[in-house]
Amino acid sequence: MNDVAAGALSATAAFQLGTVGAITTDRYTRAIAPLKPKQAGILLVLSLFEGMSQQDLARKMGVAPSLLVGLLDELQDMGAVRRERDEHDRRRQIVVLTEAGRELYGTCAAAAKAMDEELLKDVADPEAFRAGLRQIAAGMGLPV
Amino acid sequence: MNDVAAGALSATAAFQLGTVGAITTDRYTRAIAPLKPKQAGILLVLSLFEGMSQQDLARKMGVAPSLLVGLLDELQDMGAVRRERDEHDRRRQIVVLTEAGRELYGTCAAAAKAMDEELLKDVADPEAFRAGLRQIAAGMGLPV
DNA sequence: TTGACATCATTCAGGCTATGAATCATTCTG
DNA sequence: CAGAATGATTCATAGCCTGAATGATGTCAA
Repeated sequence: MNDVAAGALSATAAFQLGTVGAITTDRYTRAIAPLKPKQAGILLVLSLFEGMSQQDLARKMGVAPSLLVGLLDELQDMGAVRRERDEHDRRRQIVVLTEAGRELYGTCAAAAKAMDEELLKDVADPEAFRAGLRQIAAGMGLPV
Repeated sequence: MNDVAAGALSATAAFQLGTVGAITTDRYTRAIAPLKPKQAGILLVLSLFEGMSQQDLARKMGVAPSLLVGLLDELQDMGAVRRERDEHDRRRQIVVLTEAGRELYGTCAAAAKAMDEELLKDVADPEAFRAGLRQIAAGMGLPV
């Protein structure tokens, strides 16, 4: 490790974002267990747009609707989420955050926030880094 | 999307690094196809430490040795890599980058470098962001 | 109203990645 | 030399994700 000049690939932001992102997700996954990252994502989206159909949720998250079924089943078993049949269109399940779900989301957010300190401890200008990350995320159409 | 205040989770560096990293890896994967990201990682490590055993390679990359078998088989089929039986310890396979492999690695590095421009186009202070990312990567023990 | 078509949630089969245990060859150690 | 340790490989398995098929419901045009 630590050969500055030799590794042109390892010097790119693309490569570093990928690897750092993967490691961060690993740690984050452990921090929020037994919740899965995608489930935290569901809670996040629902906290922003209370009451979405599974289709809309899938679109917003960029995953196949079929993937949500199992994830929501588990969230429902945890009592974090409720599925309510839409009265105006009885094909749709409206997914709603429960009070417990809101708390669970708060726990995830707290865990992530706690990770930030450790994550940024080596960064000379954390605010500039945060800003850059936020701008990239915004450019990708993520909720910022 | 784009609700600044409501999403405490989506404002954390941990969450953003994870999602941005995943999206970046997706794009990067398409850019280097038919090579897989882990295979590019192999080429990177080999370009830094020419001639490693598969055990050492696995340790350096943080993956199970058994995973390398298939990845190396493919790289070998592409002519990017050679396995040479270690004469001093005939259990070990020394993995060596071929000339073609070195070129392939260059192609990956170029693709990643090309992505950087697009990636950082919205960032106000790209150099500060790069520096921060590099510092985080270094803190995680990655080759920087 | 009815029939054709679209849409929603769900199930199912399959692909890809990654791991750990088992195996075989080889090396090291007492 | 016998037994333990190590290296590469194969195999079975788990997790995540997708797309196709299914059944229920909704929409629209004739």
